[in-house]
Amino acid sequence: MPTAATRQRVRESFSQLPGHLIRRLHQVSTAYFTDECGGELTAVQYAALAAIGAHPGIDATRLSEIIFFDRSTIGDVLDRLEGRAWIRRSSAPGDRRIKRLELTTAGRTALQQAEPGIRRVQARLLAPLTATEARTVVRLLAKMAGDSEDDGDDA
Amino acid sequence: MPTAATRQRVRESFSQLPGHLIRRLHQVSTAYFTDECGGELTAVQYAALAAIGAHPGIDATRLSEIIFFDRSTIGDVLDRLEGRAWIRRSSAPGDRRIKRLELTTAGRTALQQAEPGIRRVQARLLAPLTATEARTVVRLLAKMAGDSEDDGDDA
DNA sequence: AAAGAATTGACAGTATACTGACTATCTTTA
DNA sequence: TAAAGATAGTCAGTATACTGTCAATTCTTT
Repeated sequence: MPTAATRQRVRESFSQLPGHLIRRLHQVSTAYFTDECGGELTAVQYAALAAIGAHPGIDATRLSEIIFFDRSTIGDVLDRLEGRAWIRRSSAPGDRRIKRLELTTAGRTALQQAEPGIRRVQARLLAPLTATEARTVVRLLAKMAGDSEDDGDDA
Repeated sequence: MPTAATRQRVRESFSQLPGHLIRRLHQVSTAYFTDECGGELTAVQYAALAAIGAHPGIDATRLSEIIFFDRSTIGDVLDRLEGRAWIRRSSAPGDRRIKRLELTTAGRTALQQAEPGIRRVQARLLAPLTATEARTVVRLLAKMAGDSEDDGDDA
């Protein structure tokens, strides 16, 4: 049975690994999301809703590129959103492969109702940090995620 | 169809959200892991192996607390590790509910062989940053994950 | 000792990911 | 125009998570 000391030793060694910290934070972030958005929708569903709202008529592949979803997972996510009547899928006139995505009125409402929760999630994630540290960590995470590089490739 | 400008606008708005950045980085981290450790084992399996190696005879519930696994998921992970003969599960003498976990020789070997890959994953994650930034982000992520608080509660 | 509470590991149900394959469809090229 | 290549969405298979539940077992309390 692990004593307090051994538990702390192991936790320290894991805490040094960025990969493990990221995995932990992803768990924490998801837990906050569930907490604040009351099981109404998941973080992934929110991201999809928001992106579809910002890009009415977008197709699934383009959507997956924008919010970094897996192309083979996004179908299930959209199924659930469609099941709740938050989005509509309609075929595109010019290309019969494509299904265009749009928010329904209910979807827009769900999105708006979720937004205060989203803000609380972000606030709770950053709560342990000072304002300066919060800005720093967001900047450094964005740098790690390669957003600075990607921004330039299509301007 | 999203133009370059709209794609950039959406990406920027998401990039500001720590929750989304963390999700992205978790994807990146996992991808690096698969890349560097050649599909031999997953990041979660590595964490379990390392923790069992550091705590021979630990039980599943204690293990899940140390490396922040879900108690209901860890059984599946251990099944796979046992299937590869990397760990052994044996019943504890004093308590028939508990199954004690240990590495096999093959498990120790797998762990050692994975370690260079693990180091490369961490290096790649931090590669976009300067040395100072890397130290900063690890410190701030640990702070966000609440490790500083947890360290004190059992010393 | 017996009743009640807690713990351990397991399992079902749901949601997210990634790989790789497949069909239908469009585009390009020879 | 026919063949080759690219693309959109889907599906199967595997792995991780979290909720909630359950049986077996152990501990606590009376």
